[in-house]
Amino acid sequence: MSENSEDKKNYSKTLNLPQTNFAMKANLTQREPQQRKNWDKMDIYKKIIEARQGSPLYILHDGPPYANGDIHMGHVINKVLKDMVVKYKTMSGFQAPYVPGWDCHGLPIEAKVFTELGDKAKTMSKLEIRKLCKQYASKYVKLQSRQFKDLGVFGDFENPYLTLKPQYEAGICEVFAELVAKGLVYKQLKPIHWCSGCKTALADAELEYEDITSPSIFVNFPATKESAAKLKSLGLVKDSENICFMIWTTTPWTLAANLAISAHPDLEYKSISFTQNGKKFTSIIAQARLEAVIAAGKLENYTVSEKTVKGSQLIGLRYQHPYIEKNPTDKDAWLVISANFVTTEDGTGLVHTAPGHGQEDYMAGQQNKLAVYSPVKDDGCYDETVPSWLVGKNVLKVDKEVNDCLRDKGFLFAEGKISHSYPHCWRSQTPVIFRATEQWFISVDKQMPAGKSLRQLALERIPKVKWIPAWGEKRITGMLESRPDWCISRQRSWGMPIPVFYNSDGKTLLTKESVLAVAAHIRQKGSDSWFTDSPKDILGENFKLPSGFSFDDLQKEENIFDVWFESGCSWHSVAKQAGWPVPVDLYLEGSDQHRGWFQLSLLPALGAIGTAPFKTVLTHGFTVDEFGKKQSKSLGNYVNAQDEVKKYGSDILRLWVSSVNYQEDMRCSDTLIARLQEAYRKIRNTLRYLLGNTSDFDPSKNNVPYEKMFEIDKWAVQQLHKLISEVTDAYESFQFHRVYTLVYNFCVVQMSSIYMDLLKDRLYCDGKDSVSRRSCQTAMYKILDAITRMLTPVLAHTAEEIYESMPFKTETVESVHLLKWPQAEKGVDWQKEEKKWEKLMNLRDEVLKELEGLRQKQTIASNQESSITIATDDGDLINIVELFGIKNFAALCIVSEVKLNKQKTDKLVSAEKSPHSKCQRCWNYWPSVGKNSEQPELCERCTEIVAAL
RNA sequence: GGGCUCGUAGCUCAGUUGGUUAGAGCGUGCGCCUGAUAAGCGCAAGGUCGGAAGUUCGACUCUUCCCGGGCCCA
Repeated sequence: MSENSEDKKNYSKTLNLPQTNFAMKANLTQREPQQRKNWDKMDIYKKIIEARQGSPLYILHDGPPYANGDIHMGHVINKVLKDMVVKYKTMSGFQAPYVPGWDCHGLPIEAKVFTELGDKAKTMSKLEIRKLCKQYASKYVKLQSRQFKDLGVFGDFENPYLTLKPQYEAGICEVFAELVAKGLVYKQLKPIHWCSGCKTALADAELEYEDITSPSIFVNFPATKESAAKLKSLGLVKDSENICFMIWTTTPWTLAANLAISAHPDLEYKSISFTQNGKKFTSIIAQARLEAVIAAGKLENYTVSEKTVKGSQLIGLRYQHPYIEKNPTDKDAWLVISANFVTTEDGTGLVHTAPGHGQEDYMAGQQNKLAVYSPVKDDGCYDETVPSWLVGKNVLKVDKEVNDCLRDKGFLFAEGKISHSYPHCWRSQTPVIFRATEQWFISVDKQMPAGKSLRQLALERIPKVKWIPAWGEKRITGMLESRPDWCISRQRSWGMPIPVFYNSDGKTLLTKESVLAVAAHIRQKGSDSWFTDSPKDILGENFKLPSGFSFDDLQKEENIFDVWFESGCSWHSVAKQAGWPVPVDLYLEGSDQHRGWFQLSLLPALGAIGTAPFKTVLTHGFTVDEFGKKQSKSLGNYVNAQDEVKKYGSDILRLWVSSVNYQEDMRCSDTLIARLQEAYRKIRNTLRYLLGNTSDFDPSKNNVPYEKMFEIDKWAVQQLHKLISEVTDAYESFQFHRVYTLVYNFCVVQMSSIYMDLLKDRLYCDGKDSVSRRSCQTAMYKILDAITRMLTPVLAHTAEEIYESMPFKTETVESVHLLKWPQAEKGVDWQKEEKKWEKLMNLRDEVLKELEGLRQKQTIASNQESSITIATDDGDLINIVELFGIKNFAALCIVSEVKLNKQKTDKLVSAEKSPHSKCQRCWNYWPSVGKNSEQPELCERCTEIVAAL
């Protein structure tokens, strides 16, 4: 050690260097769990709610995630965004309760339980299965609850809402009762995706498309004599022997349910005559399909009619089913009907139509008043209404028999194979069939007593809701315009039973009163009681049954609700029951929920109470990988949220969520999250510096009034006020990435690079209690205090740590989360001074550039070694600099001396090495250094201060 | 295939009713400091604003088409 460095040590003891116990190293993964323990101990959520007792309410109503699996990045984004909203609203003066919820019923859980049980499942009762499902759901509620809390999310995790709780289930019934009262609920036979392996209807989300090979057959349906004669009179056929309508299908098993042939009214049809197996045929097909049909039948000798007729001329013509003698339905059948969905892309232009086994077939059937004939049982086997040779056979295994039959009868014109994508059950991997079953629906087009349909009401209400981003309105409008009636029934065990009774005549008991009676029972005993208790117990013995019903002759509906109906009732089961005003302030979910929860909450609410359940709907996008591609486990570009939390800590993830524009796709990878660590460190160090330099500052004693502050300190306060105003705007409009950018840039530019750097001389070297030091400490304290508050919704843990480390507090509360939002002070007008500061800062930039030149030439090392000259005849600039003060400007640039030359030269700023000596205490090169013989190493200022110590 | 939506420097974001040489921070490179020190400061280099055509005196901004993502559906 040289003598010199010992001197330095001595002088450093005379300086006011920063002091703080706030560690530079964050150690988040260790520190955060401890903080969360403290929050738990003080019951922070309850404290916050109590502290805001009597304040206006702000309700963010949580959308329930599915109680299954670990949380992923999607959950992280969703919950952190919600938490930032709630924490901000709380600080800005609202009572903002947050009750987390979980979607607990439904097939995914039931399927998991079945898989775990294996064959044992078949021997178990519904109740036993339901019990296991409940255990499964509860396990994941607990797990996810823990994982959400680990993100620093505050909420009533002790009393979450679960769709399996009796009071929630009762709420579902209550909403349902209203919809029943409005006449919106009906039961109808409709074809839906059906898995014969799982014996249930499947939602679209439960389908996977796989390529399979199917038979491709062309079949002749013989026209009746009358129709043949009609065709002859139209000139399409020459004689009336063996006249057929030719259809094409890839599902021979559905022919048993054929009730019609569809033709497009505007297509051109011709007939083609040929001989097959010694028999002469004349088949009607679309002109556009002639070539394909000829190729399929490998025809060599044939004649095509000259005459062409429009499809509309074929409508009403009749045919005989190729292998069924008698119409199996009680309605009309076996005729040509008109349908616009018919195309000439494949087939014959005449479409085999089985209203019980296809969506379009069903629609066409309805328009023509055909029966919904679906002779297939839930196990995928034919029922007794089909020809005896098919009864009891699995429809997916009868292709050969059907084809053989058709061939024997001479109606199989051609057969082949086709490979196409076909829906499969996501779980059992078996091909799905379309099967008409009796399902419960909510009508979107039926007029309610007030004269409007749900669809009309929804389309009216949507523009009155605030959608963020605004295009959400367009999106949900489009979906509502085209959506069909809502199928709300499922043939499973794990869910809320649909509260309907039947008597032995098949009459349905479903009234508002009956449903409310069930609701009351369920509220007491839960939905399991539907399976254990008698109808009399459920309805209550005092329930007045309508005529024709008796308690001894009531059967309970076995179907359960679609889980979407359950979660769609949360505005009632949760918000209404908690006493919150509906519509609530905010729903905040991923943009996929325009189809899901938003829409399926809107419809029941409009039906039941005539209003939307929300005032504002905010949506976020999805995470993609660093190249913008979808994330998936199989692609290996999946970011595991648990790993990230363990690796970096929750505040880093929270900061990451805040930093990205959630309205678009969010690129996410370990590297991208890791980058936020660096931003975090910068913010942390900035706050640490502020803490360290205000450790001896008691705002109640040492505060310097704004008017008396140094100009540059006023600048800092003005900048802070600008920041408060912009950050508050950003929070108010939910633009968290603006909050991040604003605060971060403030730390980097205004604080670290400018203010905190230039302050060191006054802070370290001036007298501890001097006005110059207290002036800047006043500014620093205000900044520390306000930034801490503004960061609290984002850096929930770190803000707490900062608050704990502040030796003097303006508000002493148990947690930073109980503090109020920072307000702009009267008398601080940052806009007025902006122009002036801009000019000074630009001049400072010029100085720094000039100094960099000297540094490159190794003339100087630190800025303090230099003396600069500003030469200008710009009166405005001269005025600004002189008003600010030459010495202050020197301090701003951290140079030892500034000279002002009021004449223009070729250089605005020139710099040279200072001719003066360096003060060993403050490192400035000032003329006074060496003037004092007792302290020859020190400048005048430092001499005085050292003497006073 | 349809509806909605996104595409500005390596990254994250700004770009006001179309108006001079498109900005910031980070990162990178090159330096400096050693009294915020596993910190701090400075300077510099990075963009045919996804592509093409059009409207216009003038387009990152408006229109059309194309390319590439994402969500939802078929």
